[in-house]
Amino acid sequence: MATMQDVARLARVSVSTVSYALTGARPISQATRDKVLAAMAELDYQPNAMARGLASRRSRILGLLLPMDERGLGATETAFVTGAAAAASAAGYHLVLSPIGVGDLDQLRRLASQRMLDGALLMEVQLHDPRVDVLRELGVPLVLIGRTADTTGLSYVDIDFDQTVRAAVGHLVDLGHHRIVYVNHSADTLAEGYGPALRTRDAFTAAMAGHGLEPLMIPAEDSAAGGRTALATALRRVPDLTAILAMNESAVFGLLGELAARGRSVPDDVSVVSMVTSPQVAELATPALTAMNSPGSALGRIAIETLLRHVDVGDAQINQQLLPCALEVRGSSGPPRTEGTTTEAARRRAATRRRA
Amino acid sequence: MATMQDVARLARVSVSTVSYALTGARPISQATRDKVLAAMAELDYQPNAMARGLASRRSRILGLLLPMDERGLGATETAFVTGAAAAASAAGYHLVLSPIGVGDLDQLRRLASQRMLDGALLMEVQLHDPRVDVLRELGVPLVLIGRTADTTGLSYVDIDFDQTVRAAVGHLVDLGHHRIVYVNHSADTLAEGYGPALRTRDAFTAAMAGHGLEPLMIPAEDSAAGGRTALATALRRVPDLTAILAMNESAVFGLLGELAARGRSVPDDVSVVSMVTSPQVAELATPALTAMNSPGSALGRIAIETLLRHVDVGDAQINQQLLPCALEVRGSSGPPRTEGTTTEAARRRAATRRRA
DNA sequence: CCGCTCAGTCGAAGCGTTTCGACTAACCGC
DNA sequence: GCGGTTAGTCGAAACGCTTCGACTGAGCGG
Repeated sequence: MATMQDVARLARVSVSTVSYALTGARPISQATRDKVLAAMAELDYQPNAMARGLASRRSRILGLLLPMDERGLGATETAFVTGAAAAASAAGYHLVLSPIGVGDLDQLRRLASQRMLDGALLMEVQLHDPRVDVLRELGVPLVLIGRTADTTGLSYVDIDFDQTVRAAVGHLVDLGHHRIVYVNHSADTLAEGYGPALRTRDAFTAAMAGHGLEPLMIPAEDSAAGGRTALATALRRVPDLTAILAMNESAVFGLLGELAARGRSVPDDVSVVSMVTSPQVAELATPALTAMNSPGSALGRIAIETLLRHVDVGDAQINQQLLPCALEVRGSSGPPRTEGTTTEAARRRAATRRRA
Repeated sequence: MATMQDVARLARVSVSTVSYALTGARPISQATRDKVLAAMAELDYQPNAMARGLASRRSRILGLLLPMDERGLGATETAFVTGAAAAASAAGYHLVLSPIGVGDLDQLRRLASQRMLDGALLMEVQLHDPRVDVLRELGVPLVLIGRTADTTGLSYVDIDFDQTVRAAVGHLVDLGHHRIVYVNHSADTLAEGYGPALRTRDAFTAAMAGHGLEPLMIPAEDSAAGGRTALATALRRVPDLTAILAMNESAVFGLLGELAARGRSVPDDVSVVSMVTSPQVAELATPALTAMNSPGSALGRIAIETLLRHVDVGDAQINQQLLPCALEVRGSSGPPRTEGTTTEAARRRAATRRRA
């Protein structure tokens, strides 16, 4: 394995010159640079990451802290991860994914205080997330994916739940629905202060109120069984419901199964719209789900770019950014059966809105 | 941030003594060790990972190379990852996940030749996997999850597809099924030489032959649509089929949807058994899928332990290990309708086998 | 009681970079 | 032609650890 010494010797320059040619920290004449680069190429030189990290106090490693529960990573998260990894790689950084949950604070502290991370991206952020405190205390730049309750001084990138819910409700209302139920994450998740669950709840209430409609939210466990139970509850509370908006990607399958079991057809009897869902998952269902496509990859790229700005200049400007999900109409939503004659009009209205 | 110097000064010993107390590379008296540990605790000392890596030529980082396609990570892979991460952490190593695919050989080469990885775990191994060559050439210890065609000199951990398929087919045969179709991954995937697809194909052929039955395999794209198409093909080729064994986790949902659409009930008309599936995913379906549970977490732990043995002693013994998936009977399998009177007997036979 | 071994400790030499201060020429405006 | 920049280069000192050789006593068989 060639070292900088070898390159310097071959190019007949000093070690520091090689370093400057590599990093551009000081000007180097074109002739010298060419010599150095040629020597590097000839020796197949790769800088030693550890030596570089020690001398520069920069590991060139960014951490992506993503708690991995038994549910696995959905296509949404995956898109985010690959988007972030690509952006990091383009900037000459490595992105390491660490399955560190909110519970493993010690492990996080160890990782960070070993100076292994130049910065961190936090996924599945909770409203009061202790990881934020740990990282701030240790002086590790960070960017949140999601938001804590108090975001002063913190950069974050998140989904614009408000706008996303409004668009979803708008779609259903345009189709002619009035009795719309929102199936959220579980009551426990809400109690824990999981941001997306709380924000969509509030956004749903506001959106329904905006149309003069009454909002009903039902929490559901993150599983097929939870979806089935939620549907039963929903039908009991609102027997004449014609549309369901679902936040819970896992529950939505149970929900569809239970609808089928009860002989209610989708979308003729009940329309279903799934929130923050990737096309891949939406296509798994029968019929394919009308869904709000999450901007996973863009989210990842923006998050990394923001983080790198913090890493490079300590006091970079705070960046707080929201991206909406785009409505994608598939087979699971349509005009309500009871609307009879207004169906055509509703369809036309929806199509118009969709193009907008 | 305290350094080893600070600790040495506070404990009134030399730096090397601190190092020995920390790593145990040389014997240290109990009294001295206590002094040193006390000093470390007082200063909240954490060794600098970069300095340590540079001096010892060991990064204490293991790479988990997992190509992330748009499908995301299933619960199976997630269990594997968390199992591996826990084992690595217990041994004082960091596990970094890198979404490096077979296409990013340059990136892999860079990562490895920067001496950033002490070893690597390769997921989604292909029969002729170029990543293996790159890592071997650079002298990075590696363990495969899956297998290449030629495994001489390579350690791997993999699912015992042979035994798994045999158990799945056995379950269906015990229930009384004779017309069993196997829905595999796509033709492209087979052509690419994706090991699990090829091995299950061969295992299926063998298992069916063992029961004197005729094997029919149908490839399916990894999507719901692929599953629907596959079902159509299957019914055309074997109109009287009573059971389906599915390798393709994505396709199985489309398959179920299409069965429902054609008015065939599961499991009364058609039994469905899903291979290498996590309980979480199996429960998503309606009815819940009888499946072969993948031993994800154990696989991860064993893989890391094997890898660490290679890292610690250069010429560690090759370890090639297969773990079977365990049959878990849920609602999607039962005796074939046509069997009439033998139903009870078949059910009893299946139950017996299940306990074994 | 002699020469050994061995546990326990120290000092110093790396590990392969970055970065700082210093030096040399060339070039500027005047 | 003179001080003052500036581009380009060098040597050496970090960076914070590990590891090697050497030293000191204590314990021990003969």
